[in-house]
Amino acid sequence: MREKANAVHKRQTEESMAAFRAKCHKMGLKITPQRMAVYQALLGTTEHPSAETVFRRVRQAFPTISLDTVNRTLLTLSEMGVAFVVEGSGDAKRFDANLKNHQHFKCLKCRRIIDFHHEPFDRIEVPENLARRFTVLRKTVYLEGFCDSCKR
Amino acid sequence: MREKANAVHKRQTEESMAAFRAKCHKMGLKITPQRMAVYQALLGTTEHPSAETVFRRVRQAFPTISLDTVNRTLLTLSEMGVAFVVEGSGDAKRFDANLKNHQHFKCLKCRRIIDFHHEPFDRIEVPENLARRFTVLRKTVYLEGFCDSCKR
DNA sequence: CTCTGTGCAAACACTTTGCAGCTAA
DNA sequence: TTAGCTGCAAAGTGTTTGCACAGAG
Repeated sequence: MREKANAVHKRQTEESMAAFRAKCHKMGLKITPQRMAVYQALLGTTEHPSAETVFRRVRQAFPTISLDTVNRTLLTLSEMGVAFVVEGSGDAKRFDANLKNHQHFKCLKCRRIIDFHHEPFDRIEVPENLARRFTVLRKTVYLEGFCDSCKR
Repeated sequence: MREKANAVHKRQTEESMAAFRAKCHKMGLKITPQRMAVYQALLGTTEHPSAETVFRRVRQAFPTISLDTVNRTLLTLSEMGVAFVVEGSGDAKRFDANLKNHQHFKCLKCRRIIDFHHEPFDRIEVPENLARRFTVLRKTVYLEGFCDSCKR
């Protein structure tokens, strides 16, 4: 049973890695062992690791890799659209006191934040079990991808 | 017409400021001119200014204010729940390659990111006019507020 | 062989912290 | 009067950049 689950997971990983290799080719990026190792490490976790955390993990299998390479590779992955920055942005904090509803689209390439407003998104409902546990002050829909000038 | 719009805006601002003052009292925070100026500056813009931008703006009316105070005040505002950090977090970037759907709740006080999964949120639809202009690779619902241990 | 990718080190940007003096309550 | 706030300076954290060498195509 446990063996079977592992086998499934292993097969899925191999498929993802193959797809990743293909995508690298298509985008003219080289298949380096570092790049593969970083991507595989990121696939193998369900947390949201920081570059530092990924670095520590990758280094176990690949002791000579540097933190810079991990940083750069993670950035590349997010520009490829195979990984996402789910928290933090490296850029300065941006504040907003206007509770008027609007949503954000972020371009993964040029990093611009584009505001938009889609009325139905204002009406999303916080699930009851969360509303019970937490005080929700802000709820928004967040989109990412490539903007018109970057998608080419 | 223009005058009227200004008058409306002015009244709204005054109401917001009064509400803000009341909230400060309730939370035991002092009503300092700097705090008022920062909040007012943030109310008066629909962009998502950085601390630096707010600083430049406030300084026009309040030349002796320091950037640190602006930074600290903006942090206070977000802990009060009257302003939000809409981009950037100050903390390190966190990455995710798992496109499996899940959503994030962020506590404004302890800054923890709490994962949750609410099936209907997986099915939100990108509005057509956006889908035409942009390539959307990730769409998610993002909630903020106070977690159970911080809301008290 | 060529050109991208890597590793190292230095530079940078932004944020946080410590502390003395100030000020709202 | 006094607890909290502000301003200044320094330290810290995470990210980016420049460059020479290595390695994939």
